[in-house]
Amino acid sequence: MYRTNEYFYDFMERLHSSGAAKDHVSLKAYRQGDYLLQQNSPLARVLIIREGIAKCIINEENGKDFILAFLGTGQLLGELEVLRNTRCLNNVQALTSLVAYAVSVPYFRHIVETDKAFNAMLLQELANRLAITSTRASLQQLYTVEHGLRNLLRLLQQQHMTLSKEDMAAYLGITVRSLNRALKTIGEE
Amino acid sequence: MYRTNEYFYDFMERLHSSGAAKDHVSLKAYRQGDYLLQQNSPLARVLIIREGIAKCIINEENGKDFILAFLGTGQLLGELEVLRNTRCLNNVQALTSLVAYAVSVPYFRHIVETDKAFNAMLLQELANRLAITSTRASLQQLYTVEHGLRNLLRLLQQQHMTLSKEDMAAYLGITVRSLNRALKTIGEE
DNA sequence: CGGTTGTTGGGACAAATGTCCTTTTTTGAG
DNA sequence: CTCAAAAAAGGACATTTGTCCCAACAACCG
Repeated sequence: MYRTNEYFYDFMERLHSSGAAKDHVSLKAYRQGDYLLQQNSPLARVLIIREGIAKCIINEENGKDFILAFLGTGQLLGELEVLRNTRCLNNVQALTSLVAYAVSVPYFRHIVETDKAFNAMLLQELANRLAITSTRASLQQLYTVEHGLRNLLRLLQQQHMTLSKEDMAAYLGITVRSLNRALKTIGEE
Repeated sequence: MYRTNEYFYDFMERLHSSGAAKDHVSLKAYRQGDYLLQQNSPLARVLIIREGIAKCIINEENGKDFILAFLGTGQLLGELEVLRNTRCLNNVQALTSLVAYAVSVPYFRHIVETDKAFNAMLLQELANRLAITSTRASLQQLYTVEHGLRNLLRLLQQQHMTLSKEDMAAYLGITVRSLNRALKTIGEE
């Protein structure tokens, strides 16, 4: 349900506690509901979550929201923007209170270019996200809401996680009304 | 509509014509409709399209298809599988007759690890695909079919491309019947 | 030419989903 | 504790989409 990455966490933990790049690495704290990134704004720094969970949301012009993913410890934020040299693709909001390492963009670039292991892990992480995003898009387009909801509920249970109805609906790309109907159908079995 | 990548094309063109890695690089030709990759099969080689267009399709267990993307000259196939060490995520089928460079997996890994420019371009390409896939998923979930169809038609026109009704429907994640209805509504304006 | 097959277009009905509201329940601030 | 605000549940109706067909038309092979 929410992704984590031990490697990036350990990497940042070491980098930060070693004090080797003080000017380029800092810690930031967020309260529940705070925005870590804002859609269409320029990226300030790359963030790596130390603890807490964040949600990536695309806000569409028709007022609807779509949740792309939930990110936990060790996950990167803003790496797409650095690689593509663009403004933020989506909002990222703290689902719980949250602490993240903040790395300056030039220093992040430097790590990617010089650290082989980090580079390899970044490639792998992007590949995984792409695979997940693609299969999820396909599933949600081609199966019923009920099917998608069952998946979601299973994932939430596995990770001892709960979401508001609104968030569940945004993850499934449906309205809360439809979510409620599907929940009822599933419950009545 | 269909993605291309000049850098990868030039890179392979040079590599192949130089004959520097004969054992690891070859050319393969496909007829329209041939499969370049088969979902769930182990990956034989990484492919880079020299000419022609391919479609990436996920085949779901309920018999429905979802088209993830169309790939043209210079696009990579199988790189996700190499990075993730998995079987093929999806089918890839030639939409036109097609010629591709085929690179052995170890040699592809070698390039990624040793060629800085190639590595950077791969990161960028993955980032772009992820951004495109994410925004498309959001659009298709949160807007009407008609809206998605208008986008698709515009893209097709821009690239002087045509698709069968079946392919259009699979791209939009809907049935052909619904596609026909939406086409009629748009036409009646 | 005739027949077969694949593609396209659409009718009729069923099922799924959205929209708009209202009511109930829960939560949190003062 | 009390009240206001937010979250959850669901009724009624409209709209969208899918399912199951069948008919028309084009493409192709013997």
